Amino acid sequence: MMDAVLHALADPHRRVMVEALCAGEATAGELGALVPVAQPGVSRHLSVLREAGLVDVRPDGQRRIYRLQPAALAEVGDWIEHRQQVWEQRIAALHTEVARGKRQRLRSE
Amino acid sequence: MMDAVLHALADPHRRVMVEALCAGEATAGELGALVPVAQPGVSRHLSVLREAGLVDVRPDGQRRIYRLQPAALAEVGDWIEHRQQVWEQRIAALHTEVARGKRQRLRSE
DNA sequence: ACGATATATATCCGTTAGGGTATTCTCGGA
DNA sequence: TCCGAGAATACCCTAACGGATATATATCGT
Repeated sequence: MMDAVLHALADPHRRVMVEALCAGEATAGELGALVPVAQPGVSRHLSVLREAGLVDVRPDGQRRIYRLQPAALAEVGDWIEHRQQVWEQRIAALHTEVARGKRQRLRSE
Repeated sequence: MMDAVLHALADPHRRVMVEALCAGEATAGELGALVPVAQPGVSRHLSVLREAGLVDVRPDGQRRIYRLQPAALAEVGDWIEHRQQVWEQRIAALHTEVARGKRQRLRSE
């Protein structure tokens, strides 16, 4: 699902909506008001967020109430965090390897 | 630059390359070997990563050595982390607001 | 100086994205 | 029961994407 989540977040308009949803639930109309896009466009943006698992919807009369699904955000956060850990470990390992005169290039594996 | 970074990471092939680069520098050829894409495609993927600020390049003879630019990753990580903080604060605030009988909807702002 | 190797650019192609307008569907209220 | 509002879907259009092949551009080894 990473692909879908990252793709969803890559669009600035959708990111605005996600940011708003971090502060609380909102209807499609409220979210659409935050962005210079016509209503059908907003609806499509929301369906992208839905399919990425970033939000879920609940009907409330004629409105749809959207709510953030923080697990999807966390998934990306964890991925990045893990990469950063690997990177840090590499930096640490680099010193010892250099001390041993080893090549630090991937190529050398 | 957020847009560019997220867009760059949204592609699985590019993500494979980024993951590899977390473990250390690599040449274009080495990175291309990790992915079922012809050489020109690899070159273009790398230029996307470059323009997103995720990597930088250093010539080494006829090869180009790519290196991760962890700041770009951190930028996204910080964004997500911040959203998660906002979300957590909302959860906390929710309790007190509910206790006061206030509406927790964005609409009510 | 020449051929081989490593990358990048140019060009073409099918697919996806994002936006707009028109339309449909579904409730709620009078 | 009919009207209006909120939201989704259907289409259409243009631009961007990702890949492939063919072609430059360096640079190394001989």
